[in-house]
Amino acid sequence: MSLPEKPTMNERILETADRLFYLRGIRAVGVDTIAAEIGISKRTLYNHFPSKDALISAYLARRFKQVPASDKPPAEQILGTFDSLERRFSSKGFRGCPFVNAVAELGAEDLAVRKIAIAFKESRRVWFRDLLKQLKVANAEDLATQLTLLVDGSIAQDLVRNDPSMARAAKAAARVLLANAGVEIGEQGVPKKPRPIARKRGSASVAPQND
Amino acid sequence: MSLPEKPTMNERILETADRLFYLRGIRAVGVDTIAAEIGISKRTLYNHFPSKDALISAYLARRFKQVPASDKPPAEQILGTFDSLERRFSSKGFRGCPFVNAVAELGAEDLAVRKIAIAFKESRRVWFRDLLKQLKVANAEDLATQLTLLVDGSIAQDLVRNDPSMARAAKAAARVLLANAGVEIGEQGVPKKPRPIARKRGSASVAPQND
DNA sequence: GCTTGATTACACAGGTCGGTGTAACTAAAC
DNA sequence: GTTTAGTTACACCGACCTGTGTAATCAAGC
Repeated sequence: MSLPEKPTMNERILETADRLFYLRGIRAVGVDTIAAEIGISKRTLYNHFPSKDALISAYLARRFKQVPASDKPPAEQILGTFDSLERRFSSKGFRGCPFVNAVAELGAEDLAVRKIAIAFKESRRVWFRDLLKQLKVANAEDLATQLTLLVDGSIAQDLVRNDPSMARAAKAAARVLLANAGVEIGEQGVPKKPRPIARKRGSASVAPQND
Repeated sequence: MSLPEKPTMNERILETADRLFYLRGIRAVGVDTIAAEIGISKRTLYNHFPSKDALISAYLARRFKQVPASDKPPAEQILGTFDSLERRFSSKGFRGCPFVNAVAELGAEDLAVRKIAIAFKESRRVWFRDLLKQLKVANAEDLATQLTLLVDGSIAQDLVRNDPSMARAAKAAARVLLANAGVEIGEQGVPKKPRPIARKRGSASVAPQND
């Protein structure tokens, strides 16, 4: 059947705000532009969100989506993160991490924005950490932090260079860090040719990666 | 001796633009604000820079300053990068990488800005690479890229978390990557045995760190 | 029918922005 | 003293911004 499931007005606004904010920048997009893009009046938009600030917060909160855990082996999940990254780098609309961008754009004084950004970054670190604990890694906390550095570093580099291979460089570094921590790693994704994506059952994608 | 060397008007404008752009964001700072901060008329500012865009480019170009090469051993220079980072993270005015921030704020379509950002990121990569080559590292190119990921990752993380220890985490990861590449590293990042270094004076190699 | 709530068009307020035009002023150079 | 180049104050433009007020319209539920 698959009924249309027409999205609520609130969701339509958020979807459009997300696209424009992320692609063009938050300050660069006015509420008029968003309303016009949807084809609604500015009044309607303000009936759903009391201010642009509220819309910004909702935009970031919506980006902060937790994804159900995968059932793949932990090491594969960790390294798979960088494969996902590379795919997203290669996709057309990628423009860096929306949370980092928002903090960069709105300034560190915007506590609402920064709190969401911190929560997101921390959620990824914790996700890494828990996988590492499953792997009996001694210092899971520190290694998890280091892995997030590789993720955010490759995102920043791709943002300016537009070079998806930065994800592969990060993956290679991650492999070294994992091996150094005693994690056994299979042959997954040795470079040269990016393998076809190992599609697992219905399980959606894996990690916080809404950068 | 030591005359005041009063800065030219051009430099005064750039210094102020730098401070305000970097701290508050480029879009958030108007030309009126800059002129008022210096105590000059807006007309004077526009007599020195034809447009705000030109001022933005000059601001970033000025940030892209080559720093004279150090004569410390290469491994020490590499790891010292992260000590410098931690110091700058802890300093009051730090607010991420101005180049990444500018690209995030102005969008990828701003070619002038992106070109400068790319040049800066590449200059750091090359700086790492040349040091690694002095250390006879086999795959200096890739390892250099990975080190830049750690740098940019720690910068992004510190931007949102305001946690200078991210630099230390990056340093720890860098140590692992270097060791894995066969580089000998002492306890504080000083080589155990002071090896004879081929010291290329005046090589004008550089340590980009104006993030 | 009627009521209710959402949505519409549209004008408008109050502000900021980048950028220009102009005429007067200042100070050093000749 | 005169020229010249830089600077000043200040008004002004057109564009855009967030946000509001209002009265008309539309659709569904009763």
